[in-house]
Amino acid sequence: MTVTIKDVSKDAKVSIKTVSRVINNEANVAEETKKKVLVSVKKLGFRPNKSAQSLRSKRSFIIALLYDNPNKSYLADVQSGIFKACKLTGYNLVIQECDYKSPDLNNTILEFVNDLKIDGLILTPPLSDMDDFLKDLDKNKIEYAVIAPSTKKAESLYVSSNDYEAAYKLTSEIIKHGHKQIGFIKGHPKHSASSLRFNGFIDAIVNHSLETNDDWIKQGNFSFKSGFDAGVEIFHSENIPSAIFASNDSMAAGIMKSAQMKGLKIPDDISIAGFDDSPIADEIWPALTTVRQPVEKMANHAAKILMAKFNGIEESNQSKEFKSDLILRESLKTL
Amino acid sequence: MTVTIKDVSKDAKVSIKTVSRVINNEANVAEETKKKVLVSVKKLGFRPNKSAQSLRSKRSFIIALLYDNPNKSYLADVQSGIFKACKLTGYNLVIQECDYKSPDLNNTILEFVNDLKIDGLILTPPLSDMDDFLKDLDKNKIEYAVIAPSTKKAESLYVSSNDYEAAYKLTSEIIKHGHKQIGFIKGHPKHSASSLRFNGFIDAIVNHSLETNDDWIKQGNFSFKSGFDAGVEIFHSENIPSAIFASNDSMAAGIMKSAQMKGLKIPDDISIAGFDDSPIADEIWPALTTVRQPVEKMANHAAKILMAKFNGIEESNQSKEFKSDLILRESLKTL
DNA sequence: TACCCCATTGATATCGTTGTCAAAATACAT
DNA sequence: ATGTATTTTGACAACGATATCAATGGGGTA
Repeated sequence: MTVTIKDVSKDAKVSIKTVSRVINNEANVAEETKKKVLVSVKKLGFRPNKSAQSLRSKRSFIIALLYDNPNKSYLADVQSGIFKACKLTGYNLVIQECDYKSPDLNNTILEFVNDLKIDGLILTPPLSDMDDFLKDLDKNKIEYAVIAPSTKKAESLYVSSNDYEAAYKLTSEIIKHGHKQIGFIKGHPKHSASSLRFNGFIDAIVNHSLETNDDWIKQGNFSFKSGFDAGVEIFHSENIPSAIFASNDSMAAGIMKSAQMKGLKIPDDISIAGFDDSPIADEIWPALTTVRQPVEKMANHAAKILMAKFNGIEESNQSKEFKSDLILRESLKTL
Repeated sequence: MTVTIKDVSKDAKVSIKTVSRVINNEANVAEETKKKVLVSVKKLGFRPNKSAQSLRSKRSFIIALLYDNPNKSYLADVQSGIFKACKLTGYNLVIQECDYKSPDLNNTILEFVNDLKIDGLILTPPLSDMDDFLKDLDKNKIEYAVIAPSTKKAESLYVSSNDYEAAYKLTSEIIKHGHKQIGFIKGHPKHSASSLRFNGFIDAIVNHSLETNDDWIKQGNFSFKSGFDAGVEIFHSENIPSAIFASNDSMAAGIMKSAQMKGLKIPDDISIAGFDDSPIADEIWPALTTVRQPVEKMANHAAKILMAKFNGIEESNQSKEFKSDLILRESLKTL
């Protein structure tokens, strides 16, 4: 019924092991033998049985994406990037939603990896920063690549974006547009990006000799509602800033809504900027000035270097920082 | 190092096969023996090796989600629903993005299923309606459950929502609000939901003795841009409707943006309604009147009945139609 | 020519389960 | 008490690949 190595070996008149060597690209196979085998493989339509390979070699050709409830569009982009990398290498992707607050997160994941013989993991924030968890992975010799960690360890695989720099640039741009009174909505405290973006903001303010006002700096958690609530608080007072920089687009949308409900016109009465360039940024009116991170590309790279690593390929086996782009849209007005 | 069945069998003083029987919940194991084995399993922390199980039994305890570029938040909801079902049963989920237009879609998927010994598939639109593809799955005895198919076949597993009825209700509600001139933006022609929603709209119009105007009925494809373009066309003319019902929220947001850019006030100058209650519906201003489908629950149910089927459980092994809720928000005005 | 080295190949054990089939133990009927 | 049916159990093969290690053969060196 199904074609096995044995069938191929008979057809090619070589031993089973030699066929195995060829399909695994092992060294020391005569060029001619290799050709013969490949012809038979093609002719018979042989495809190795992954379960058998996995059982014997302890590799599954599966990588897993671990995430804890991120933004939906972010997740979709990450997935899509990983997926494209998998397609090239023939790997498969299994996804695992997990609870970063769970006390047995570590065990759950170790069991999961062990059960499926997962070859490697890709972690998204906030998992990227759970040192305790990462150490456990190291201890168990589980390969992984992290997306957007707060501390970039030289010995581990990661991809990151220049959040600090991008926030600094966007803030500078807001200032260039003539704004002197600028509010800021912070992101989820557990996400490394939050503090990076905030620091970029603050440093830009200071370097341009402006001042911040604590009433205009609110703690959010990246959700629409937290942005909305922050907006309600800010607009409740008499003294409102001329621009607000929210550390992601969902919160920026929240701010916009609260402003519009209050009767404020955007950008005439107040300018708004976000971060991420998520779909909503361009689908609301006025469209949001924001920062675009190449999320899909980052995830793609993470998957590539991860797979390169456990395939022993050193070339391009490099962690990398990606650059974000400023996207100027209608929500930012020149004063 | 790792605990195998053999270890358990020694510890429990039974044969290997008996242990296998216990962990697979097979019949005809004496109650006392079963207990003994379970004690040993627990004591030693035994976990069956999935690769070996899969190799021998041709089952992988993996199901796969197939999708082709759906809306990001839809995808996330579907995934999440499936995921919760998997957690209960110990199954794992692998995802597979595919191209429904590709000529070798069928082969790609068959190979994928065969390679990983995938136990079953869950299909989202527009794959749910590709009869040719489904027939190929049937022919190869691959189990699957479809989400929102256009034709509900009694012999296959599906979950659906009452799109027709919901569109009818929402249209009636718009009419009740005093609107007599109502536009409609159709969805992606390949998605079954598109025609159902359109039919619901038309029938409501007719049953309320109203008339449609072809200038106000535009073909879209569920994307923001297609909604935006449709809006631009409609608002370009002198004669505009008092309300527009877009068959999903992204397109509704597109309409809103085009209206607002034209200087039209929502809902004072024009009312807008969408469908799906995607995140954007509540994050724009004014918030969108729409229809909420229990997407996550639907996907959850699809996964459950799928797994129940190949586990031979007949109970609750039923396809099901889910009800959607009308969500009335600010974008709809009473005339 | 004799010897060694290294590239190439193959025979066989092995990974950890489940399937097959028959044996043993028990229950039931006569 | 005996025979039959049924439940319970186990020995061993099988799934389809890779790992180990030894065998083979050609080339180079002394």
